[in-house]
Amino acid sequence: MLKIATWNVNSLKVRLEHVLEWIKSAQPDVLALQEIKMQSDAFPHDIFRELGYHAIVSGQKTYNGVALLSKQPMLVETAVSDFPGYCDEQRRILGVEIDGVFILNLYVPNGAAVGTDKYLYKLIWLDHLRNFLTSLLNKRQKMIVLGDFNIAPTDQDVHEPMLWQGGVLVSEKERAAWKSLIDLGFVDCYRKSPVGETQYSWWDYRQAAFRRNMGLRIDHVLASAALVDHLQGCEIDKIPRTWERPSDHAPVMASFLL
DNA sequence: ATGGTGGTCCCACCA
Repeated sequence: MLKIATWNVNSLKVRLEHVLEWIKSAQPDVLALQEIKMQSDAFPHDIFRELGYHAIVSGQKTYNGVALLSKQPMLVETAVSDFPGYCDEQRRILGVEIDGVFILNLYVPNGAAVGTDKYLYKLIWLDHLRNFLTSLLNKRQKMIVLGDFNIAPTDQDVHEPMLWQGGVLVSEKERAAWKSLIDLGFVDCYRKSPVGETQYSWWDYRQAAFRRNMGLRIDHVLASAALVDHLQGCEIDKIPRTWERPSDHAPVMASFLL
């Protein structure tokens, strides 16, 4: 069984105890972290090694920053932290091969608001992502792409679609970009293994959004076609969102029988 | 209309 999870922690410094606590109970084989908001040399490798995890990091001061934890050794010579041919100072991707599966951890730009420079950056970034995945699929059959996509794929993934209509995270262009990824042959693991009513993965800190379950499902695990038949399940764990001083995101974990 | 970060000890930026 391969248990692989994603979690936007919104500062690993602040959330380290939450991450350790969650790892101990959920026991993922691989954990993709986003928004660690620290430089690579500040990453607490020793603490995770004590729990049995190797780590690779693409860190950045203040903003962004991604990391991958894995119980199995990672093939570091396969690691990538940039789209080929696209210069981006922001540390948002980290890919590596683990046990014959290529894992790609993403922190997709938020986009701020439709029509802004940041929104345009998001769309361009997603275009580079699609191109990168297309080229990866030529040499890799087994791929898992996971992270904070900052896109709610359909209105089903939004607590109050009318309220969000046309806005960032749900706009047509973002959803078209999402579909272009799915059309490469990826499957949204959460939708492949439904567990009843949609659970959200993110709730705004404001307006008591979590208490009122005003959330969006924007954190995802995608599996390439070659892995879909091995998918056992995919769950969103909202418990850490109830903890003191939580991240605004919940961890999402998919299980594969390989 | 909250929360994290960092440069200045309140404010700007980002989500």
